[in-house]
Amino acid sequence: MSQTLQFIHAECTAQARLATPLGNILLARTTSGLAGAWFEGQQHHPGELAAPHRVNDPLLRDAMQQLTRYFAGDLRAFTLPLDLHGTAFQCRVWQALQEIAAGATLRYGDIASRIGAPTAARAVGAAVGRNPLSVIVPCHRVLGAAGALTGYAGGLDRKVALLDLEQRNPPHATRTQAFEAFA
Amino acid sequence: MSQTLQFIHAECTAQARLATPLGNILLARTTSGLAGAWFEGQQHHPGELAAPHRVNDPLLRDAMQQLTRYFAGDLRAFTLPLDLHGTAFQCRVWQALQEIAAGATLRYGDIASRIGAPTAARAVGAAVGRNPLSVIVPCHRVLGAAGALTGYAGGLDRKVALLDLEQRNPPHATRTQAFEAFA
DNA sequence: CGGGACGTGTCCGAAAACGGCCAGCCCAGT
DNA sequence: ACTGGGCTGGCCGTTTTCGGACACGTCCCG
Repeated sequence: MSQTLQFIHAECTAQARLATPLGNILLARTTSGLAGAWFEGQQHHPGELAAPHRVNDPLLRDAMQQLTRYFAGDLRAFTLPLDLHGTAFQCRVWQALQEIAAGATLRYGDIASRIGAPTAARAVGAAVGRNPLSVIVPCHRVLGAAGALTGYAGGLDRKVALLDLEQRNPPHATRTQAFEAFA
Repeated sequence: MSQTLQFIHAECTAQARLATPLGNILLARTTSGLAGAWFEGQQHHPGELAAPHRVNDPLLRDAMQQLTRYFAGDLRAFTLPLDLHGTAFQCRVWQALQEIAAGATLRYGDIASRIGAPTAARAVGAAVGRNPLSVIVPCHRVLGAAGALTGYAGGLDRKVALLDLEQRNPPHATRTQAFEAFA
């Protein structure tokens, strides 16, 4: 079992499920923050968690509200306490991901340069793919050098939809525009 | 890192050190029971633990008292809540060990038969060697088929001394006899 | 303009190595 | 004849090691 998933299973104190236009999302928290957000059936999904379902947990409830607003086009940046666990390299990559604004994109090589390992673009790809917080840590904003989508743990369809949503919703977009993204 | 040691480092809530005639013993507990007892410098010692030293923890104090009485010849069977973690096979072996009375010995092959894997004597040897609870789970009461000592994580000297103590202390032995074992 | 080779960190499966064994032999010593 | 010691080969769970495979990009060479 990967280091991250082992941590998830051991340390999570509560979970919840949220319905979104792109499918259900499983949320998991630890005592320190939000630790996981996976689309149902995506790659590297942790499977069944032992932690109890708590829809009323303050943090989980907050996360669900922010996600709902995000999918509605009302929110462009998440403000949630996170609890990311991975190798040092993975953490640096995930950190870099959080600095990409909605609507913007970066190339795998760009991330590699930013974290000080300019030749490790391929390793960056692997780390991006292991991001435990889909949507919230915006791993979908990374493209290949030629602009190709190249991959997404939740399926390329969802990656397209997320980018589409962020493109069609400039800072002052209306709610109506947001829903068109899923037509 | 072995599964057992990983558990120890992650789950232990308190530790304590006890001086015995055979050297210092490090004790460690979790929320559910006693999880470790190692001679200083023995094989598979967990090294430095993060858990705080708590000499006054009820369980650790109880364990220390029982061990002291055992080394004094006053006690032949431990009554402590244990929290053993290992592979399924190891747990079966450690379980079988606890059913050997003080003063008695078994062969590795006997254990293998008792746990339903009569041809796995060698694997039993490996599992016995990983016993995390020296003295308390009596892995020292297992000998080779020909009666040879064959091995002990704490060193053969200690194995000899422990068996000697248990031999020289029949159920109604006096304290005086007990101390002779370490002459 | 293709088509390779390489660098890079992590994970995963397979394979090999490693023991706190034991029974079966053989060969000396009594 | 027995005993005791030493070797040999098979036994089995666990740990370690190793070789690919990847959500890439650059460079070099035809």
